[in-house]
Amino acid sequence: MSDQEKEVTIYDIANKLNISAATVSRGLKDHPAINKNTKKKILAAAAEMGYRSNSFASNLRKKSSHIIGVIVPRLNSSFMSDVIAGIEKVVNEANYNLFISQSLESMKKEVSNAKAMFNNRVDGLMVSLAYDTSDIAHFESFINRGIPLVFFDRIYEHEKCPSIYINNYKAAYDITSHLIEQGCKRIAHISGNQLRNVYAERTRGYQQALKDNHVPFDDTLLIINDLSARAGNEAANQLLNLPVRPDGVFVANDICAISCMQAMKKQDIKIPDDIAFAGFNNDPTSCVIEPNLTTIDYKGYEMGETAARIMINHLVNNDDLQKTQSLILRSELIIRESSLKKGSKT
Amino acid sequence: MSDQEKEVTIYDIANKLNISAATVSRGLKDHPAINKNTKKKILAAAAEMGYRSNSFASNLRKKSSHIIGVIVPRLNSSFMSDVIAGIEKVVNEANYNLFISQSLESMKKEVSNAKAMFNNRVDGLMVSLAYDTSDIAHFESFINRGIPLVFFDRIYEHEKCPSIYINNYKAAYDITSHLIEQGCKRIAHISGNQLRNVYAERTRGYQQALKDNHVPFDDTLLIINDLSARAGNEAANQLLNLPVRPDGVFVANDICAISCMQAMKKQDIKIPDDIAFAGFNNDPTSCVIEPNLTTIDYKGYEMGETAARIMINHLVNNDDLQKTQSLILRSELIIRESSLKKGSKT
DNA sequence: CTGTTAGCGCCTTCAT
DNA sequence: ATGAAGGCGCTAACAG
Repeated sequence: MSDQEKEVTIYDIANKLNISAATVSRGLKDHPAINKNTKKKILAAAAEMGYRSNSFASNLRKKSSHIIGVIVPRLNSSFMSDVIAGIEKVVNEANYNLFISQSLESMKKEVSNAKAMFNNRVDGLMVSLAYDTSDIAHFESFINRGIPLVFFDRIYEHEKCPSIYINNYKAAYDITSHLIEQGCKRIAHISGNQLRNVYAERTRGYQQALKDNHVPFDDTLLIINDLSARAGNEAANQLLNLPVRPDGVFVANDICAISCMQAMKKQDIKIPDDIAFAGFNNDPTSCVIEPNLTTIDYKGYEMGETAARIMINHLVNNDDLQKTQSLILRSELIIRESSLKKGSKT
Repeated sequence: MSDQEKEVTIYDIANKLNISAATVSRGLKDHPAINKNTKKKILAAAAEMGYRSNSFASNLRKKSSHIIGVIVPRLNSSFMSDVIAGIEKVVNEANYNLFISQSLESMKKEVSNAKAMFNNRVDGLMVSLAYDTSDIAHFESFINRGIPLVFFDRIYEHEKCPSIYINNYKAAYDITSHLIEQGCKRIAHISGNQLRNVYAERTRGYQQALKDNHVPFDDTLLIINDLSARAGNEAANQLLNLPVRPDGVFVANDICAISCMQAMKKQDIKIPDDIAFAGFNNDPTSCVIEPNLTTIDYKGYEMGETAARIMINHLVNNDDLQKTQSLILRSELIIRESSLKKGSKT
């Protein structure tokens, strides 16, 4: 390691200017009781001497880190990286820093990540739950200590925690109703772990739409898997091997929907006429696949911004954090060719 | 903010156990000189009392943050989020933390991010350059202080900085040669800012392949834009309006290639027979578009892991960081239908 | 193997 | 408007 110049501290500045370190400390901030001129001199000297404040010392003293932690299932998904980008923007503008980690969809790793965040004394934590998280004991330590905890997308209902999400029930209800309007009479549904609100609510919306429209529900048409591309492929075979095939499929995520479509296309199924398709997320691939995929659009970037803003506002204003600050963001049904049956009147 | 129990410190543990704080400090680590039994007692007491180590105090004392900074152009790109995921994995396993920020392709923001990283005393910095970064003065402070700096993908050649990237020249050369083999005689090329190695090298590979195969180069066929989807759309029109249209296009990224293909398909251009296409990145969309896009695959996740590992190894072993540790990762030509002309013998 | 001591750099009363 | 002094919690000598 090369020999680096020693770090300059507020004492070095104080010495050079023949003033006290306390004054320098004040001068570096926007302290009210400080002479404008001395402040100017301090700033000049600091710049000249290459001073940089030591956040550890400052944090130690102030008992706050100016760090916000984020735990997401995966960083490399189109939706999640949008969310992260939104969070980063808001957090960065507020001069906070971001610790980011991924649970890789495993509760075990989520627990260990949470512990690391806790030990690193983040000022706040933003979480979207892993696939199989069954309880949130690992977040209790935050709640008990009054460290703000905000959930987004894959949320957990808790008195003390705001949640940012969309109305998954309604979105699923609408998209299923749309398939019914198109004439679908046997609609399959592929969803994920029902522990997660996002999937449970989508499944609930699907079922309610069937019921309200008097379309019979057949549980061979309900497939629960991990919504991966591989799972989509398998689901396609499963559905095609059914004694009576479905004439529509609503998949709880686009990635899985698209691999399912691709598998079916290989077997010469005509989409949408043999089987109509609908997905969820408005993934970039959804308007590349042919036919383009009907889906639900909701803005990850906006969700990230919103969640981060709630966190930052709380941190800055120091008000109590409550579930009542939860926000339901807008989502939108995007109708594309994959669900438009030829015979339909719509 | 709810009234939280006071933080317990090593002194509290020391008092309770009637030993010294130093011993507690040792017991909490894997200090060699520590009685197994006392260590066990310390750990037990710590757990019972709800102790958590104070990283600020520790960092202040040790003058190291255990934080690695990452600056990327965008977090929400398929490739970059793969890279980040790879970095996160390695860094997390090594018990380091990650500060992540995005330059949003702007040098100005990159400069300010770098400054924030510097002030936050990251132990190391990993960077992929913004679209328009013209010099790296903002990273000199790191180099001068011996803070390890590692570039990946969009790199900058520097004596002190390892770089992790692929052979963009060769990949572009190969993919262009492939188009020529398919019978293309007028091959257009869409690329990005030639300040960035990734684009300059791809363009160079393209040009050399033309030259080596005696295919004339025509500079109306070379388009430099920002490689966005919008730009791909515009480029399509530009190319179609040429007095003599190209019969092949090599685009320096898949996103742009695909929007370009979509625009051309709308104008009834037959791909690959009228115009063959090749992209770069093996983006998920590249095997959804029809015809599937010939492209260059290189693994973002692996690049992230590799770069992070070099950083971690350096931090742990404390050896000198040198450009000689640079690594060129493998990339692979993936041939798909978008470039397979019917008449060709291949 | 354990204890003593002395800071790391900053902020914040309290005093002037 | 500025200064003096103490301590945030931890670790690394040094001493035993």
